[in-house]
Amino acid sequence: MTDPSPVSRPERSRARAARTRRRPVLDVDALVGRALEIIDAEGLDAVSMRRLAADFDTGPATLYSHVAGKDELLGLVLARILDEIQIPDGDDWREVVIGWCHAQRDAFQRHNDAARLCFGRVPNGDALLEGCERVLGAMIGAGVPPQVAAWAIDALTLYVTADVFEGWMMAQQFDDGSGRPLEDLAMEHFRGVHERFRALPPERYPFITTHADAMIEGDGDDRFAFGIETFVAGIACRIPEG
Amino acid sequence: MTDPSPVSRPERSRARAARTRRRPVLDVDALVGRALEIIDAEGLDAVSMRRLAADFDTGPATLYSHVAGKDELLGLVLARILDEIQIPDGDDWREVVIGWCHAQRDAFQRHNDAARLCFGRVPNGDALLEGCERVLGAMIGAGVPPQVAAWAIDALTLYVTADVFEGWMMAQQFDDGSGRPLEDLAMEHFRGVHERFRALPPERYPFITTHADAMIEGDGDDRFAFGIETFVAGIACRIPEG
DNA sequence: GTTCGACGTCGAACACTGTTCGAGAACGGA
DNA sequence: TCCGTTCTCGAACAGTGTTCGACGTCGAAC
Repeated sequence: MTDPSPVSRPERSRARAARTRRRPVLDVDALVGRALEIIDAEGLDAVSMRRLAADFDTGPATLYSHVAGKDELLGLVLARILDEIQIPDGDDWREVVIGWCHAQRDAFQRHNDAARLCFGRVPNGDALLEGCERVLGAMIGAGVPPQVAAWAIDALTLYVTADVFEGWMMAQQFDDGSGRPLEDLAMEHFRGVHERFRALPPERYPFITTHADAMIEGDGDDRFAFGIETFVAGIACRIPEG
Repeated sequence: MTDPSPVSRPERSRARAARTRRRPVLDVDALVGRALEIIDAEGLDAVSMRRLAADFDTGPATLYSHVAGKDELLGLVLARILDEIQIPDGDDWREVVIGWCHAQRDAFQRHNDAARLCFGRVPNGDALLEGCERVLGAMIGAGVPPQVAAWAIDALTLYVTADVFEGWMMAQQFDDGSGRPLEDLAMEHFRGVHERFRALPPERYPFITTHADAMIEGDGDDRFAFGIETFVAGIACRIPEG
């Protein structure tokens, strides 16, 4: 669900104040930028009002003149990220839809666990609206019923968010502090899962034990692509004949 | 991804100790049960070690003799919830898969935002393993390639988790303290979104403005059912011919 | 009964979190 | 200059998870 509602704020009086003040007024955009840097370096939970204030050589109370609270600040961070999502192109509607999902995933994966910010927020911003319009148009132009297209956007966006967040959280679990590559850690972890699957009683779990290989096969990218493409194939089934 | 690894714990020495102690040893199961009650009443973030300890007339440090930390405790809470998931039945593989997704959603929806606990954790427990086996068998028996079936379980489980968590988070946003029914609050919210969609410049956003109705149509149950059924239709497309 | 080691309890403390309140400074317009 | 608005900021509030070390309880061995 995409909300085009703009964030309104008394910008004029602030801009005028900043021009003449002995020390520049704290800049929300700079705050948001710094918050995003911290997320990129250390993850979402490393962002605290105290830390941000310290980085701007002020106290946490100052921030509350500029944002209603941490939640609002993080909403602005999310808006920043959403603006990074590339508008999909392509001639085939499937290519457009799949491309958009990958673009969303790419944008979020650049920012550790910031995807978590999407939950419970109605995302907004021009880039997202434009992407939404592009994808909606491609589907409807290809004969997908509008209701299907609209709900598909919802479902796909939710899946992308969940995939990125889950991928990040799992990577946190794998980290044993050894500094080894993530891929190695993941393989080790899933090898363990595989062994436990194979060790289950086959008379009770015949399919799991037989197909343990398939259960752990593929990495996060494989699984994401599979999920999106399978869903898109499902959308295609809802295009009426003729 | 399902992990059959059991949680091991020195139960015998503790059971013996509890039988003869002047005051019963703190019981982890009771802790977990109380944590779940708090989640059911007030949501996941209302659970704190201090609050749990107070409820058992002890101090928070006591809890650390029994669990390694809050994270482990919440993992046990999640295992409790997972055990509520009904095993799907039905003759048609689609019915089985869809039924399982609904069973998972039902289980999680009974517990506010506990679905959040799934992120970054490999879920385990007998009920989940049995459900997984049932669904895997139904799909493979119907000709779905094992790799597709395995990855589908992953994707569907992730989608269920995300849907429940998102539904809860959005409900939190709607709550304006008025005590009105959630459905009314949601309708009001989405009416606002609809108005904003309709107010967008039609030359720039022709599809969104034209289909604003479809964009906000349907409630969370409709959208969930749509998402699952569309994905299952996509799985069906991957069954080889003949 | 006594001793000893294991287990459990618990107060105090540490290091942090988001936020509010009220005093005061800075500012700009009249 | 005065006054109202905006911004800053220290102190405080009310929490959070966790650790440390002292001490109590317990059961087995002697």
